[in-house]
Amino acid sequence: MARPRDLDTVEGRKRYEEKYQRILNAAMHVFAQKGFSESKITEVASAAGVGDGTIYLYFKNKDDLLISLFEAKLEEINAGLRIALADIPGVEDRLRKIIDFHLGLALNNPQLAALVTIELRRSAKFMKEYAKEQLTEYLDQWGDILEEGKRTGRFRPDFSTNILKHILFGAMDHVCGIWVSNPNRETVDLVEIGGQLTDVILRAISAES
Amino acid sequence: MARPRDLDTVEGRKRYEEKYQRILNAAMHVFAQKGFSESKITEVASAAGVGDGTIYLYFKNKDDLLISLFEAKLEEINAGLRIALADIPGVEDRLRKIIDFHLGLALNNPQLAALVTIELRRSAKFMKEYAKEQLTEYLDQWGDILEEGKRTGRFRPDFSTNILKHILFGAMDHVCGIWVSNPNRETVDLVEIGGQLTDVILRAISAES
Amino acid sequence: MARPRDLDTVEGRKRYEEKYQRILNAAMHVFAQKGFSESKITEVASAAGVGDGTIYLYFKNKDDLLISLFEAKLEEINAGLRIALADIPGVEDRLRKIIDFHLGLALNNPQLAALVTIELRRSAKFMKEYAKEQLTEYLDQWGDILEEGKRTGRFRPDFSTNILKHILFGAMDHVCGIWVSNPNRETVDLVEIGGQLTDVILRAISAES
Amino acid sequence: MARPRDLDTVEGRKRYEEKYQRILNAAMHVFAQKGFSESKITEVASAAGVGDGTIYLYFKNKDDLLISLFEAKLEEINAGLRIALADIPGVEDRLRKIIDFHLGLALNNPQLAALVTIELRRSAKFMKEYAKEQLTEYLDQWGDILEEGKRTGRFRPDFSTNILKHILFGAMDHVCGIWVSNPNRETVDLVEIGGQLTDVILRAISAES
DNA sequence: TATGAATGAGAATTCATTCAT
DNA sequence: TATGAATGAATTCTCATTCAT
Repeated sequence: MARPRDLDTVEGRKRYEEKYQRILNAAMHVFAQKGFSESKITEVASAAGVGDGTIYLYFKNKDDLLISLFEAKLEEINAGLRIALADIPGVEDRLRKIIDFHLGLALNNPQLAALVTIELRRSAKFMKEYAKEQLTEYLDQWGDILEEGKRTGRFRPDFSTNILKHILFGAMDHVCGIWVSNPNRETVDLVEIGGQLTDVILRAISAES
Repeated sequence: MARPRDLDTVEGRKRYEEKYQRILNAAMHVFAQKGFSESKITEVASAAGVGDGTIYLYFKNKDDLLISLFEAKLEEINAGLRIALADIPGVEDRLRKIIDFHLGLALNNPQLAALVTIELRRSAKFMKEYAKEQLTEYLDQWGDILEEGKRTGRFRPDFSTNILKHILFGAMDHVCGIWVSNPNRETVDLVEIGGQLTDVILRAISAES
Repeated sequence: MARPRDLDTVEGRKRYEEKYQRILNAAMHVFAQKGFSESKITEVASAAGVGDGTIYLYFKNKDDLLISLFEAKLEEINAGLRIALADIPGVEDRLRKIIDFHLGLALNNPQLAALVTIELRRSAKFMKEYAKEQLTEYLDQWGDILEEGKRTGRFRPDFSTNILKHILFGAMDHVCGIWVSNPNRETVDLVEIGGQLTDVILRAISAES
Repeated sequence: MARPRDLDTVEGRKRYEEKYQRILNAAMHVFAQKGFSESKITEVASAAGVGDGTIYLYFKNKDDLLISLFEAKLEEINAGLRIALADIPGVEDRLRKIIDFHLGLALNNPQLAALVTIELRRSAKFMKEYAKEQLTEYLDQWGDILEEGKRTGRFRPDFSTNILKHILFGAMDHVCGIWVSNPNRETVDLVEIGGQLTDVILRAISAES
C-alpha cells in the first residue's frame, strides 16, 4: 500500500478524500448485501468504479476496509448524535431523542444498520481493537443521559446506569435488526416501535411513580 | 454424502447418532472460537476425532453443518424452556424464570451463546430459511407470558406484546453477547444483570403502578 | 484383495463365478452409461447388489475391473466369432459373415459396443498391456479370411492384408460407434450398412473384376 | 473466470490471444499424453508457463478447456481441408487429396490426432453438444466429393453417400489411431496405408469397372 | 465371505494481493 | 497514481480403498 503522495496539495487531498469515500461507500453497499466474507474485492472495486489494485492504495487489505468503514461511519454517527442532543434540555426529551435518532439511523441507512448489526459482531477482533472505542462513546451518550436523569432526580436512583444502557441499546439494536432484515419493511412501523420503547423505558425509570 | 444405511439396527442408529452429535459439538466449539467462515472443515474434523471425509457422511456441506447445528441446538433450547416454565403459576414468576433461563443459557454454554448471538445473524439466508422457525417459537414463549399477563390483568393492557417481546429478547441477547465476548467474563455479574432487567421490565408493565 | 478360498468345492466355485459375472455385468452397464472415470465404485456395487468392499474381493482395483471386463468380453466375442465362421466354406461368405457378426455385436449388446469403442481407446495402457492380445486375435480372424481369399485366388493379390484388415475393422467400428451413440437408434439401419460395406469391400478386392 | 477487459486495445487483444493459444497448446500436449481425466490443471498450467489460476481467467473450467480445444482445432482443420481442396478439379484427385490430408493431420500433429481419436469419443456430452457440428462439417466435405463423383458419372450411383463417408472416415480414423498409439511409429508407413486405402476405395466406387 | 463406515490423499477452483505497465 | 492480469496459497469436497465387524 502506498498512500497517495500529493496529499500536501489541496487539489490532491481533495481527490484522495473523494475516492476514499467512494470506495468506503461501495464497500458498505456490497458488504451489507452479501456479508463481509462472501463479498469479493472485485465487487467492491467495480461498485466504486475503480480498479482492484486501487483499493490497496487506500486500504491495507480487505479487513482494513471493513475496519475503516466502521471507524468512519461510527464516528459520523457519534458526531451526529452529539449535535442532535446539543440543544435539548430535559432528560426525558433527550431520551426520546436518542431513541428516535437510533431508529432514524436504521430508517435512513438500512445498509449501514444491517452491516453494524450483523458484521460488527462477527469478529471479536474488530469488536475489541477498533470499533469498541466508537461503540463505547455511543453507549456513553446513552449512559450520560441516564446518569443526568438520576442526578437531577428525574430518574429513579436504584438502577445500574451501566447495565441499563446496554439493555436499552440491545433492545433498539435488535428491533432495528429485525426491521432491517425484513423484506417487507414497509409494513412494520419503526415509529410505533420507538413510541412503545420510550413508554416502556420511561415508565420503568421515572422517579415520579 | 451417503447417510449410513444401517440405521434400522438399534446398534447402528446409536453409533450414527453418537458420531453425529460428536461432530456437531466439535463444530460448535470450533465455530464459536473462530467464527464460521474462518473455521476449516479439517479443524472440525480433528476436533471431533474423525477424518475430513467423515463430516460429509453426516452433513451435506459446511453450510449444512452450521444449519444443522442451529436446528439441533435451538430445538433443544425451546424444549428446555418449555419444561422450565411448565409448573410455574404466576406470570411475574414466569417472566423472572424466562429471563433467568436465557441468562443461564449463556452461563452454561457460552460457546453456543456466542454462536447464536454472532453467527446466526451472519447470513440472512440462514436466518430466514432455517433458524427463523425455531427462533419464532422461542420468542413466542416470551409473547405468551406477556399475553397471559395482560389477560389476567397483572400486566398493563397498553403495550404491544409483539414489540415488547422483541425489546425484551433484544435486551437480553445483547447483554449476553457482551458477556460472552468479554474476555474477563468473571468480573461481570450476569445474575445482577438479570435482576436489573427483571426489575425494569416489571416496573414498566405491571398493572398496579 | 483376497480371492475366495473355497474355490475347490464345486459349490463355492459356482457361487464365486456367479457373483464375479454379476459385478462384471454391472460394471458394463455403469461404465457404458457414464464413462469409466465418471463411474463410481459405489454405483457399480449397488448395481450388482453387493457391498462396495465386495468388489475388492473379486477385483484388485477399479482399473482391474475395466481390464477384466474387456478381457472377459473380448474372449467371449473371439470364441463366438470362431464358432460362427466354423462351417462356412467360401471366403466371400465368410467375409459377409464376419461383417454381420460384428454388426450383430453392436445390435445385441450396444452397452458393450459403446464401452469398447469409447473406453478401450482411452488408455494406451489398457490397449497395450491387456486388450491388445484379444484385439489382435479378433483382427487376425479378419486377416485370415483375406489371406485365404488371396491364396485361393478369389481375392486380388495386390493389397496388404495387414492394412486392409485394419481398414475394414476401422470402418465397421466407426459405423457401429455412430449407431451406438445415436439416441434415435431405430431409424438407422445397421443391416443396410452391413450390406453396403460388404458390397464395397467385395467390389474392391474380388479378383474377377 | 473473468475474461480480461482490455480486449478493445490492439495490444491487449494480442496478448490475450497469445496466452489463450499458449494454454490451449499446453492442454493439447498434456491431454494427449495422459488422457483428459488423468491430466491435472497444474500440469497444463506449468506446461503453459502460467499459474494455475491463470487457466481460469481464460477458461471456465477443466471441461471448458477440452471443449475449447476441440472447437478451435477442428475449426482449423476444416478450414485447412477447404483450402486444400479448393483448386483440385477431378473427383478422384480430390478423394486422393482428402485421404492424404487426413493422414497428414496425424503425421504433422500426432498429439492432436491422438486427442481427437481417443478423447473426443470419451464423452457423449462433448460429442453431441459441441464437437458434433464441426465433425459433421468435416464429414460433409467427404460426402460432397462422393456426391459430386456420382453426379458427374465418375462414381457408381449404387452406394449410399451417407454410409460410405462414414465407412471411409472410420477406416482412416482407425488406421491413424493405430499409428498414433504405436510407440515405434516410424516403422509403419502412413503413406503406404494411404495408397492402399485410396486404391481400395477407388476400385470399389469407380464407375468404369 | 461380505459389508459399508471411515479414511485421507488428491484435485479443482477461488480470490486476496501483487506488480509491471 | 491507477490498473487489472497474473499468481498460488488455501480450502472444500470427492471417492477409491481399507478394515473392523
